[in-house]
Amino acid sequence: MRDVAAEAGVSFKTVSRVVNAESGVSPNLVTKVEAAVARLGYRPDQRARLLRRSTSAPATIGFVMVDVANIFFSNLLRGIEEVAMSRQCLVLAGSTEGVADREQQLIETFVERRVAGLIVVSWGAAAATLRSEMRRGTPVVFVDAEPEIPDLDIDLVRSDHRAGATAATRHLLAHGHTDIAYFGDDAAIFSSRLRLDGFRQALADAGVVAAAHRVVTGSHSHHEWTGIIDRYLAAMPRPTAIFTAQNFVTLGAVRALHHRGLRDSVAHVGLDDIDLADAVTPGLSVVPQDPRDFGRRAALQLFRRLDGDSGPGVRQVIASEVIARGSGEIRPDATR
Amino acid sequence: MRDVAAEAGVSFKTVSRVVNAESGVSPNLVTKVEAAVARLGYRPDQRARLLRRSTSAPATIGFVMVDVANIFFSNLLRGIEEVAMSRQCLVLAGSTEGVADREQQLIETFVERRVAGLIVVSWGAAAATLRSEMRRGTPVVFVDAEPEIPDLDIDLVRSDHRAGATAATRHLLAHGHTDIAYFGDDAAIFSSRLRLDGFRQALADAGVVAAAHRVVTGSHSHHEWTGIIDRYLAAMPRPTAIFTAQNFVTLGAVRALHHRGLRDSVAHVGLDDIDLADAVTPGLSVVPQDPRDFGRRAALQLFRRLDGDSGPGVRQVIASEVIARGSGEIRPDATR
DNA sequence: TTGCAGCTTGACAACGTTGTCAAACCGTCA
DNA sequence: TGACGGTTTGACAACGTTGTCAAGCTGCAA
Repeated sequence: MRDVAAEAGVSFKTVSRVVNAESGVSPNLVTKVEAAVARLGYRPDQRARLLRRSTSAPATIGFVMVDVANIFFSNLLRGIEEVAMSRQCLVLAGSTEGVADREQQLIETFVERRVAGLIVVSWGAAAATLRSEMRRGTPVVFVDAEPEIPDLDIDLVRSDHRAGATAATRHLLAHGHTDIAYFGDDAAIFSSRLRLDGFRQALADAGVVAAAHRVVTGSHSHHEWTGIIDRYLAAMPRPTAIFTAQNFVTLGAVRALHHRGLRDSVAHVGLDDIDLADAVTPGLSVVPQDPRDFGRRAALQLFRRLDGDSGPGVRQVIASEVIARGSGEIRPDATR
Repeated sequence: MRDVAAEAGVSFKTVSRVVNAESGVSPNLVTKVEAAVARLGYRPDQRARLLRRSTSAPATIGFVMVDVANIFFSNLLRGIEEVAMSRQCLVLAGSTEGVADREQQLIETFVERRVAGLIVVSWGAAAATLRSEMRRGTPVVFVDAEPEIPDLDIDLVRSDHRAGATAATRHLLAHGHTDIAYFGDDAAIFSSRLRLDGFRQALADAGVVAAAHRVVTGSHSHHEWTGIIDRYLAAMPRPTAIFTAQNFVTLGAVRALHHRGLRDSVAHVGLDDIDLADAVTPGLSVVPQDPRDFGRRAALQLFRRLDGDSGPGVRQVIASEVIARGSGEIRPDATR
């Protein structure tokens, strides 16, 4: 800026005025300064600008998720980006990989960058930091998982994990299954816990006992799940139906069933939709989620807070129904 | 910081020293300051810190891509993030959606935030800005697409689009096909242009004439592609094989072929792998790419530059071979 | 006691920008 | 001519931090 001022033969304050298109600068100087800016390829430093005027429009929001390579989270990010873009706001995003330290570290880093607000898929690791940061006035919107922060009125967007799992399980029960296996993410994770609860509840409501060995949980890549489920299916007696409670698990299960030639004989419903679900044979029945929409909702809520809304916390818990595409409608007596 | 200093009864410089764990502060004061920091929930403002010490470690890199909801780009981002994370560096990411203005705007915004470096999947819109920014010393690594910036020695990571398309087409030719349709992204896009070239070249080498109506290009979502290809396949005579040059197109084609009951009779090879490619029937033959690896390579190269490497530009053009899974090995005389 | 070295601490400038205010300039009117 | 109002311009402080340097303190040797 100093250089531009020297080049144009004016004070740097005048350059500031021209760059910000403020009124009250003679057209003569405006052209001179603009020429100098173009000649030197000068761009104002937003960091300094934001440092000075702390009261300005929000410039950056932070998004903490588990893994951007998972289509669920990348679509969440896309929804957030979409809204942020319309507000001239950038998104700093980071994957925690479910590692507590990493979650803590990411949130601290974002806070130190003075993001205007945070959207967080929290596994609970950074509850204390988040809590104190929220007290200091940084708006935080939680997505997918509900944090365990007592006494705090929070904004939240998530699907109704329990109802989704219940719907999927009831769907299988309604098609005559009583021996249903559950494969899902680690039960320490909020959403997984609720999904497992929903599964168990639906079975209990139907008077069916859930055998312990029919519940398999853990945090794995979808290739690892392929192997795990493949081996599981080798043991007899097989379950007549399976419910997969997360998209990586679902991918693994489809591949394992395919590999064993069981896609026509073992019923399968997944929670969260996947690409090609309607192009496999039979089509994969799922309880879908719309992560892009979740992202949009979360971002809109965040901006509402940034615009000054200080009403009570808004909890959006979104339910959805089974999409029947074939795999969930297989009967227990199908060729085995 | 001022508040912390007051709380601890020291000057704010001393607080700075404690926060940065500098030596030469009496243990007595260190504890006092740390207590004050904890009590007030103070976090240093990285923006101010970076403003002061411009010579410090890189803190943020920018990544400009087309659409984070596309699994190719989200995996690229994941690879970049992985390397950035190990260097304590954050990633600002933005989707251009292929809109020229948006690309220009994103790059300008990143520059104004003084990102340490840029990784760019450019459609060429921001060539001038990038060029001047590179002259000013910001390292830029190009991914997937080669920019048209003459006289500039660039760093680049991309797959060998032309060779990939050639390999796919030769694979189909080798299985007896001569009537092959091409579906791909808009030919204005660098990678698509090369892929179409590769397709045409392979046909020409085999002495096969590529009919104009067998080449369909455009920028569409994968649901749009489903409809387009579905309608295309309704018209007779059908091609005996199809080559899809991008992952959205491939998804659309698999669904369209499935819908028409043609997956067993029309051969199909896709460029870029997709989830479940091995769980559809028949398995989908593809020429894979490893975007996560591309992201890692690009980020590593960027950090090499940030570490001071000023050698000539490094061009990494990565080739890969057809993975045969069934769909690409269907013969033209298969039941039609 | 003095002098000096070494450690600890704080005052002040600087990073690149914007906000505030006063100075300089212009034209107009009495 | 002088006073006045309005416009344009620039000097300077401030944002929150770090770098520089000097001042103050302590302990030890002369």
